[in-house]
Amino acid sequence: MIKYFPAKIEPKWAKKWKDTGLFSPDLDKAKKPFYSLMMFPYPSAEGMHVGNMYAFTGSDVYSRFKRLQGFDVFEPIGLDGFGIHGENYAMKINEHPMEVSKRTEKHFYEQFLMVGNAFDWQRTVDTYKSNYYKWTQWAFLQLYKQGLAYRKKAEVNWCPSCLTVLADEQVISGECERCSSQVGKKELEQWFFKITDYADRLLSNIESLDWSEIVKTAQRNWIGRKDGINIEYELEGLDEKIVCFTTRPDTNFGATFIVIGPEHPLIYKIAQKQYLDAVKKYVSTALAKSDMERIAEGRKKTGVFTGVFAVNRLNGQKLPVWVSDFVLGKVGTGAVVGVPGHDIRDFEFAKEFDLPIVRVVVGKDDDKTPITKAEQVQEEEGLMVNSEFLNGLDIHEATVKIMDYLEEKGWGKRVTSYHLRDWLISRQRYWGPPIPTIYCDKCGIVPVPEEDLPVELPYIKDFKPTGTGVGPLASDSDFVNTTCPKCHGKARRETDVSDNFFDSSLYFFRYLTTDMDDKLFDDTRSKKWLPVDMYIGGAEHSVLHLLYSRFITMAFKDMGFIDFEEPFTKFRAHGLIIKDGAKMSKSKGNVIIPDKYIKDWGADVFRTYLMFMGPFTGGGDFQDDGLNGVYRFLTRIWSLAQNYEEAEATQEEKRILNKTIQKASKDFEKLHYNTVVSGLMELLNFLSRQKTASKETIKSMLIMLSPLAPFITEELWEILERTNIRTNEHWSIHNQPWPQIEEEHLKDEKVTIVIQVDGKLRDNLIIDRELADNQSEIESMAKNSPRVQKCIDSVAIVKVFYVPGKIINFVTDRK
RNA sequence: GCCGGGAUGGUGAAAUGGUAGACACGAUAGGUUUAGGACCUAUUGCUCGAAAGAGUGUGGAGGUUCGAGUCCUCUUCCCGGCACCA
Repeated sequence: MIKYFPAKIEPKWAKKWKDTGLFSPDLDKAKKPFYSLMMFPYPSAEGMHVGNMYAFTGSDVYSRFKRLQGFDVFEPIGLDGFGIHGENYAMKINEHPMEVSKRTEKHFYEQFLMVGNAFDWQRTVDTYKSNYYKWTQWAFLQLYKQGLAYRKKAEVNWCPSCLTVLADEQVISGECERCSSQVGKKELEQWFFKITDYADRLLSNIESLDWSEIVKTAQRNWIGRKDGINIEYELEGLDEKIVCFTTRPDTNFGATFIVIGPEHPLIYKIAQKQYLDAVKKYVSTALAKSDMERIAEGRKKTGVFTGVFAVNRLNGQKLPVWVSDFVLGKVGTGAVVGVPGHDIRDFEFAKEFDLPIVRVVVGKDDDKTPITKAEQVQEEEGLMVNSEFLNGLDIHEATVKIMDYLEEKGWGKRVTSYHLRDWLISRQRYWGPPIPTIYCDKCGIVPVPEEDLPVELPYIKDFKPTGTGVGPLASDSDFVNTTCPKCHGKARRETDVSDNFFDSSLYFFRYLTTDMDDKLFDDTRSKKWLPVDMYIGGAEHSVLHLLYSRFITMAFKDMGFIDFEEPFTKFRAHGLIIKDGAKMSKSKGNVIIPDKYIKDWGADVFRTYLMFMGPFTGGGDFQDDGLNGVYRFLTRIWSLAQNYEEAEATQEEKRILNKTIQKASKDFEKLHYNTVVSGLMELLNFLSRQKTASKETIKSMLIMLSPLAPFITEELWEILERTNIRTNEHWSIHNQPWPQIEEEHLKDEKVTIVIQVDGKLRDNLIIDRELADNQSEIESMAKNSPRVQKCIDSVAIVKVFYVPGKIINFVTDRK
């Protein structure tokens, strides 16, 4: 027997799997299709990170398990190569992104082969190739036709380092998602996708999705639906009205002022002469501040009075109208009604400017006194007071009643507002798909005709962003100058490219039609394979890729291209890998490069170790020591499979094997790969102790191990079965059927009964299974135990609980 | 502040309301081989005890139950999402 030497067997099988197309299902003829997808990676220059590999392995293990269960599994792979990340890197090393991408592509696909994932090598998708981005552009044109892509001048996020605009989702607490620079604001005309049209569907579908809770919650928060009412306030002596959005109209009898944000369009119309200068001054300083600066100033309230009073029509109360920057222009109506007794920010404002405070709710603390301190501000459950016809109602009843009343009077209108904004997809960058539109002086915006796609991204030597608000493509006159498709006059091309996240919001459709040049969707294949059965990826894409993909899928459904609206039936977020208790980062020097580990230990050891660390959805702490244990385990498997004393399976062997199958079946499905490994270890330990094994047991064990360690099991399968690739179409272990559970072997002849006295463990009783139902017999046997007797001889037994085959508990009068 | 997810040995962790710590790592002792990240056996939650054994133990406080890591209430801390969001 040769020693277990991974480097010798792994490359051989990787090549054989690829060359024979073992993992390429027939997309048209497959009988039990199962689309197993993982988030395709961004191909970074350093190559695959251990975090990527952890995710890919976990997804691959699941796919392989499904394949053993008899599914025709489609497990595609590709590269999400377009985007700012790659372009920034190319700039850093002073190379062209087109050159860099060739290198990273090669490296990534080599790594993918090396780790042994069961990819369909015949259907890869790389977003930066024109046979893919043709479809990104096509999708843009479809959205444009539907009015879902539009151009608008707006205040947008601007990253001063990446020199481009960014979508709201790509600004993480004020910082650029890519480079962590402080994001500023710029007024620019840009392309947007109307994702807000889908806000309600995106939100209400969440409930029915079989997705990780963490992602569902993040999406709910991001969409941020709020049900409230827009209340109209007439202004004294003016023919204008101010509309305030509120979710708490129940407290409206407690309103004492109104605050409008500095962005409010009516400011200069309503501000009275003697206050105008102060208002102007305040507004200009406020608008000069970034969001971060506004927040950085803390919660200290500032503001100026406009000189105008609004009227609360509920009680005729006069409400002074103020301007303050704590009211945000883009939230609600940009104006709020101040109820200082029941909103902490309103309270702070009222205190600052000495405005009256009225209590209209009494909460659990039963405090009915006037509200003078911040601790007294009552924002929670309670009963209405000082509110005329609402008095005595709880706040929820009062909310409904006042909304009905305001609507009836015509003073207000129920509205639903969302935190979600439209998706800004223009980027003033080079490394992305050109947005396929043309500007003609006569015809205006003209979409590129579909038959002219793709609009190829030209090679531009100086691809660096300009910072002028115009993309680098503008410098290429051959690209820019074109003719109008409508009037054939002179025209200019759009020079911005689209957001990288747009590429990735449709890649899972393209995997199915890589062999078709003329369409993105094929009805038969869509019906067979979509939506994706299982999607695995990182939770960091919760409100980016995972939200965008849902929106794009809904839009495609509405256009009739597909007949479902949720792209991913099941989604599971994998955990994160940390190293020795800390997050991996280059600066800490604790980044794990899988290549080295795979070279030293083999892909099987590395894969199995990663999956054994803990539950896949939980991530884990990477410790070099752990690899040795897994290496030991595989070595023992290696020698056992080739060097065991063959014998008929014993009863105990059959029982343990069947228990292992049962456990592995359940745990693979739950993504609890760590306990699959431990179950197999227990089986191995048993066989080692027993010193004999049946060939059937060994084979079943190898099949169960094969998703985790595909190479060693394939090699051993070949040795055991002497399969011949030329003559046997089921030569591979990866095509074997999942071992069947034989129920009759799950039960042991002996069972252990735990004996407790007053709930405390006192002894064990090993009995024949047939006796398990005979309670009186068990009882007397249990009482005979000396250790039990010691506990019960001086007390009376009040009650006996017996769970057949498991436990007997004597309850005494000592209790 | 709101919404999610957590907290179990020295470490990674396991436990349909029924023997907490399976399976590993590490450690200790012994054996064996020293050509190999070696292999084999035993021990390993904590406290007391030479041992038998006893007590105790799943962030904390209560509760339900014959029986709680698991269910309920309150609470502390950690991680993630949203946030001057009206």
